[in-house]
Amino acid sequence: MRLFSEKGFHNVSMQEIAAEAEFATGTIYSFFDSKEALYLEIMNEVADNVLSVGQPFLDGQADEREKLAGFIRASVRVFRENSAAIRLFLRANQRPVSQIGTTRFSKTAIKVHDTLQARLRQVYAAGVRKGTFRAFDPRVVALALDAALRAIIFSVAEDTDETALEQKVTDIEELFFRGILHDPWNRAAGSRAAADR
Amino acid sequence: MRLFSEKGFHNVSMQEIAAEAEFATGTIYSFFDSKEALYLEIMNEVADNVLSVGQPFLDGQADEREKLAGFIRASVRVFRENSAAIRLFLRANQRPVSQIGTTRFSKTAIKVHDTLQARLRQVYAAGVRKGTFRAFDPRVVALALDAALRAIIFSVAEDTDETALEQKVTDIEELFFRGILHDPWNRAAGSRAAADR
DNA sequence: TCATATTATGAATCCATATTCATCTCACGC
DNA sequence: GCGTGAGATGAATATGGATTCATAATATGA
Repeated sequence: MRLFSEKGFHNVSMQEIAAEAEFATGTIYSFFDSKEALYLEIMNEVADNVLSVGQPFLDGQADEREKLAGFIRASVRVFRENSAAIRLFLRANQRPVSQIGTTRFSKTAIKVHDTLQARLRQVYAAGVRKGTFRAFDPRVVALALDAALRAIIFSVAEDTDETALEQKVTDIEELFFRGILHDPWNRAAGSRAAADR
Repeated sequence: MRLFSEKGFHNVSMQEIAAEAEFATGTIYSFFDSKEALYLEIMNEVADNVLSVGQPFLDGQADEREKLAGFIRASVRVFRENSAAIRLFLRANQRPVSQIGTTRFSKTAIKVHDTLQARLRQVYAAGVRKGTFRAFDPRVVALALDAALRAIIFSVAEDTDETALEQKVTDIEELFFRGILHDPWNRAAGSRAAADR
């Protein structure tokens, strides 16, 4: 997982994986049928994790605004729990659809991405119907939120300074809610004033 | 350029490139020293294009809000002018720093990315000082805007329906300005009311 | 038109690395 | 202590694809 996330599928050799795992090259093949199978198994596990952490926040019975705020905070938690895995997952999923067939993607990983995007759109659309959110294209809102969170998480993952993550995600949250809420000043989530920095 | 952008560096063979270009394999080597050199030359050219279109908007003497709005609109124009090239450039640059040394990146492409990010931060920070924008972390704002634009451009590039791009980017623009402007209702850019959709 | 120089060709070479498998190790039961 | 087999080993093999280069095609100009 770590090797793939650092170097990418084609730049990691089975010899390298074997050495790192302290097994002989051949031994790896008693666990996995091929390099591809090994990679997909990692992808699937990571994808399942991401879904299991993120989805509950979107599915609960809280109001839409709380759901989105919960999802944003969940992204941070998932990242902290396993940054190498998430880095791998996010990188691989940066271009899911168009790369199908050209790069390696697990069905599970694609499904997870699509599922979360769909839920985000639904939650947002529900909020629009109830008059909580302004009416933008839900696809745009879901994509933009996801992309912005990724970018921030990545930038932090690159730095050594991971403590900055919470602050940055809070900024994203506030920026985002200001953008979509009808009444940004009545906020329970992402509240702390920003002008003091 | 098209092959690389669709399949990625390692999944394109020189034989394939030669066939597509209607040259013999060996002939390619009279133009470029290696596959790597060929790739880097493409990257550099694309990077230069991106910079030459995007930077003027950030450098002019307009106010900060106009600059950012201009940059957002420029992204669309750059994309329309050469969607294959931009797709390649954006994909390769999605993770510049951490992949240095592990994947192929041209110095130019990295510099272009950094330059634009730096200018975005400067413009935004200037707007904050003048009281036009709310005070978030400029790095977060620059990254989020860039990431959101990319995500939308990509999603449109994947669909066949490219006509939707303007509308979606307008949504991003409005979402973004609502997020950062102190007074979102006094807007000259990204104005059209959103509630009518 | 012909000799020569220039350029293009693509089969052959070479190399990196995924995969295999003959061999080795060693835990276990006797 | 010894025979046995499941599991581990890593050198050898197979494969894909980058690169080379002897040959063919084409252009030049006398």
